[in-house]
Amino acid sequence: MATRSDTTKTRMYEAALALIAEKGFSGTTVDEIVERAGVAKGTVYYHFTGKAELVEALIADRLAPLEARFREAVATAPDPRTTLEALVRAELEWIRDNRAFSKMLVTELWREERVWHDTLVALRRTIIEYFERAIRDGIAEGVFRSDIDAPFAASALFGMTVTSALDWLVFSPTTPIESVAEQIRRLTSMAVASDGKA
Amino acid sequence: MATRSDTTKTRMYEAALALIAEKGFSGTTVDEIVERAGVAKGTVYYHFTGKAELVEALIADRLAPLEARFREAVATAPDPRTTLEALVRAELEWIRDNRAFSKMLVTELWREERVWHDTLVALRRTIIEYFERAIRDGIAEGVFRSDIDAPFAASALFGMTVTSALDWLVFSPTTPIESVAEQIRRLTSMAVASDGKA
Amino acid sequence: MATRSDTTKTRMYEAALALIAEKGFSGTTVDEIVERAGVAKGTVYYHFTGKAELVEALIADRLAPLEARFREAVATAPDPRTTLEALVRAELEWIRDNRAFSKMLVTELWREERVWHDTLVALRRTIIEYFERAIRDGIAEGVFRSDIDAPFAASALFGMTVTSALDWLVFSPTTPIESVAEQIRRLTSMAVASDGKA
Amino acid sequence: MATRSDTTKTRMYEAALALIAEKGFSGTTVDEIVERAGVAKGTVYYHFTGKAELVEALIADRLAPLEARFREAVATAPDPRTTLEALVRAELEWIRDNRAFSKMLVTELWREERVWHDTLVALRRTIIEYFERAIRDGIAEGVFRSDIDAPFAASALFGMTVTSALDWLVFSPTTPIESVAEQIRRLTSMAVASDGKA
DNA sequence: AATGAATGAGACTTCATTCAT
DNA sequence: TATGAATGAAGTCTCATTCAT
Repeated sequence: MATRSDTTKTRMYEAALALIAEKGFSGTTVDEIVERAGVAKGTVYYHFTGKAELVEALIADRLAPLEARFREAVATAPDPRTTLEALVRAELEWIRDNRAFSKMLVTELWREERVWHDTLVALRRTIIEYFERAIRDGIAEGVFRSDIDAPFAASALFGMTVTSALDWLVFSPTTPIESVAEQIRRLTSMAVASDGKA
Repeated sequence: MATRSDTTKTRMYEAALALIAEKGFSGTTVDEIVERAGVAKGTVYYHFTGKAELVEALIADRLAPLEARFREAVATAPDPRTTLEALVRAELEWIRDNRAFSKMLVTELWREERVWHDTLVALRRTIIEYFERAIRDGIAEGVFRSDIDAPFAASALFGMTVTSALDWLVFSPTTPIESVAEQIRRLTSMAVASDGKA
Repeated sequence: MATRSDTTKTRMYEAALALIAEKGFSGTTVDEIVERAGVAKGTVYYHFTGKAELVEALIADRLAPLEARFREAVATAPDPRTTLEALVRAELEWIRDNRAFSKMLVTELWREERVWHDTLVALRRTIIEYFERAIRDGIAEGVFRSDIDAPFAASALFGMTVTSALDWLVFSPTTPIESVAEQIRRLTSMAVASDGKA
Repeated sequence: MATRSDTTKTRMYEAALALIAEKGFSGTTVDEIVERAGVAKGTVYYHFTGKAELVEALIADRLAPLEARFREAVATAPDPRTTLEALVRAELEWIRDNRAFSKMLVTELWREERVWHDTLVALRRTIIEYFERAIRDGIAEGVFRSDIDAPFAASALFGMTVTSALDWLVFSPTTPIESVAEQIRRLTSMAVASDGKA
């Protein structure tokens, strides 16, 4: 049961996201957001303490569906290697479907002075932990080489997937997602495979 | 022979870079830049059309030393695999020494409306081409697997290195560069190695 | 029903006009305008895109009363000659009461790059058309000589009146308006009179 | 014998004049003047104390030829009426040949705060005195009506000619100068003619 | 729950002028 | 005689936020 309040917030989230993806956080003005959302300026300050809190709430709002997708990817995979592939695939799909959000994640992640920096870092942690667990499991089971650092590898694979995905979306958006996923699969599976067994 | 003009520009570049590293582009004011550079405010506008062009010029100014480092890395490496390692190492060192720059590269690369977007894209191209050439050579020589797309792999490796490096600098800056390089080496060398020979 | 917005705008118009009368357009700063109007600086930019647009709106705002005065002058005059005199008189009074405006009209009319150039040209057209119609009527009725070009004569008389009026206001402001009007009447009525009947 | 100094000054005069005619005094920057003149910025301050003095000198520089033309017009005319016509003609020609200067004369004449206001006023006086003398002579000889104020009529005729000329140049520059002169002749000669004798 | 006019600190930019060469 | 880099006061404009309605 979406209240009137919820509807208004959603419209503001969507407007803010689209604009921030294109022009960055500081490049986007509250005026632009409310114009696109079709609400009055004061409305932002009625619902949130300011622009920063709106973005923070927006991030929180998008977290649940992201997590759900990852959880599902992990649940159906039979082994670590398949899990890793499923995670990459889930990440790619999520980036494709949440292009604006992904851009924001990448372009704002290292901006330490931002108030919602912590929220973004936590989000990144959440995603990476899925990768990390799969890698750890793979090492334990002997299908992944043991001399790699699971947290490091997880964040490296995550980063590789994100940057590849954004390159794909920005520079060659017509390439089918399958090709991209397959290329990443080849690179990643090899990278973590234990000797000679890839 | 450094003219007076050049000296002044250099001082502004250095001030701008240091400040942007800390606070981001929009978070840095012209007032701060000129105060740190020890010049008058008008000087920025005498040499450039504005803050943005100063940054654009700054980027162009730093391109040469970056290229030099990469050229050197390539020149001294005996084979494709070593070249790739040298490139990763060079990239890591460069990121460490040009942290502000690297951040900008990542946070502004997909922001198409910025005036210096083209300059940054060109910079990225330059770097990636070094990776691409090494990978292509490796494939030709049979030391890298032939079913990977050289341009894709190049940009993926570049992206992985950048995000890893920034994670390293932001989240665990005390880790020695050797560890980071070694971890990436393990991941990347494996990733591109042809079957069974890694 | 004057809205809050309208009240604010009116106060800014009045302040701007008074100041520009004294110091010219570029000699008047936004700071001075808002201080005199008793509003905040941002208010100018909330209602207009900038100083120039404020002036443009101001011109449009003053057009109606000017037109009204001319319409009235024309309505009550019984014949072309009296109409012409009434128009000159109306123009003189209007210039005296809108000195700032009149100065602007003259000093900016031939300055084609100003954003509100078109507005001013239209304003001039409006005024001149009243003169033109009266002259045309006079020629048709035979009281004005037929070998003069109505549009040309109209703009010439308008120009003569404006420059005389400004000379009067600037160089001998104590002269009563009646004397000025009478002198112009003698010159203009003669000028357009058909032979021998002046 | 034009010294190097003279040449430089002339080039600055020409550049300044062209620019000020188009954009006004405050709308024209010293940068633009020196760029158009092909000299360095400091050169303006070597020859003059500043932008205002450059304009003042410029005005003085153009005064002599203007006066010469008027003197000649007066010298060759046999009677007051012809003199007046010759003056109008001279004024029109001068405006056509010194379009930029004329614009400046009109658009800056009533700007009382300008430092060179006095110079312009004096210039205007000079021109008007020619008209005034002719009118006075005509009144004395009985060919002009005696109830008009010679100084007033002189400045009114001058103003009418200037505004007509500028309208002509700006709004219908293809009209031959003869037509314009003839129209003004009809208006002015009538205006000042004594009863029934025009 | 929502509005939108108003705010004002602070940002960017302009430009006449100075001065070392 | 001329240059052009450098200046800094003064200006225009932005925009997150407040507040009366």
